[in-house]
Amino acid sequence: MPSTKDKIVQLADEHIRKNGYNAFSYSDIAKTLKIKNAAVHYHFPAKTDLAEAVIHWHIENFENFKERLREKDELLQVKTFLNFYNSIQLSGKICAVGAFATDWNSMPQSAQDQVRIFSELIIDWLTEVLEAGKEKKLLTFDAPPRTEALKIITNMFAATQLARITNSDDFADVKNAVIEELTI
Amino acid sequence: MPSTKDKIVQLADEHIRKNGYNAFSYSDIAKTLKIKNAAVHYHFPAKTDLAEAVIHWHIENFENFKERLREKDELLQVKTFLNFYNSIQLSGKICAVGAFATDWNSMPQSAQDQVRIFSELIIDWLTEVLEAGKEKKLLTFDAPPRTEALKIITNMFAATQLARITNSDDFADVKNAVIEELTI
DNA sequence: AAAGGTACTTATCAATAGGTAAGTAATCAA
DNA sequence: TTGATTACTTACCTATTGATAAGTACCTTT
Repeated sequence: MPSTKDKIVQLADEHIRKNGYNAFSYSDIAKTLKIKNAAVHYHFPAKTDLAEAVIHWHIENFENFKERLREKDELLQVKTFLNFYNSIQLSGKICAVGAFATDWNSMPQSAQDQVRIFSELIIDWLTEVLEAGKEKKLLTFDAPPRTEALKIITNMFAATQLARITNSDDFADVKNAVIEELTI
Repeated sequence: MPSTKDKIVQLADEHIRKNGYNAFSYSDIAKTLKIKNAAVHYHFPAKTDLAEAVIHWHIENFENFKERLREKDELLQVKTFLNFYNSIQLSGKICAVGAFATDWNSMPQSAQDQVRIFSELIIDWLTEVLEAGKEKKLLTFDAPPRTEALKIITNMFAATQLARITNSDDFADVKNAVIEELTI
């Protein structure tokens, strides 16, 4: 069973990615876990500590994700990456990077630094996967690998946000178009 | 000189797109305009009224934007659209749709409806421009027009957010890659 | 058995949030 | 010239926010 501390991080993550960083409070979490407000402060003295922990959790998750995919071929790696965003969209959340980007200017630098590390981690990983996939003739694209990675990431990233507003077909359309373009 | 009411809308827009919907308060606006809190409530009784006015303002702006570009060729229309996001990025803001998408679940339905109208307006416009541009052989792309429009919009949309986190070159790279891909 | 840490609760706080009711000064229409 | 309308201010209110200090119950370790 996860510890209270872990539960707080998970709940905070859900709140942040469902309602935004500034729309959740300590009591939201306390009520759900049926503990007192101060108990949350015991584990995370300030809200920014909690924000940092959430991003740290994402960084660890992504490292695991990378590790699990290491031996697979590049097309499958990209597809799995896209499916990951698909599941985010289905659960009504958005990407953590997007959630923090909106509230960027109301976040302390320590948390900003963590988000920056997380973002670069994703971009660098996808850049390398695309590069390797192109060399092995598994993937096709014309832009430089990092630019292509940015294009795909921004597609996924914003599609989860847009799908909230329009309808979920839009997400699937974009996702399928990305795969098609890479495999022509 | 703009009326107080207009100034409030403009300031609210700036706050929303710089810090997020939930990160700004009536007193932020009141202080800047050197009026009292209650004066803002006089023009916009509830915060959601202000949010609606902000989106309404964007809808009007976009209608003007469309009108100004109507006679131009499709490539120029797309380029102008992309440059518009470029200026958003340079001013440290993000797209209004993105700002509201993050805080979507903490917004009242009346405001959600307005955002939905605004989003569809942009998507429909770009879809038509792309379609016409392809017919005239000014633009090339393989996906259905709406999907291609979604791809470009999500690129711009999230690139302004990502550029906050990484660096501004990323935005230009994505923008240029989008144009190149459409004009091969 | 004593001491110390861990994981909380109780109680409290100042600041800010969004919001309202009542008053006022200036303009405008009849 | 009166009455209404507009654009505010003054003065409040309640709820919530993030946060802290002090206490407590329960394990460990020595």
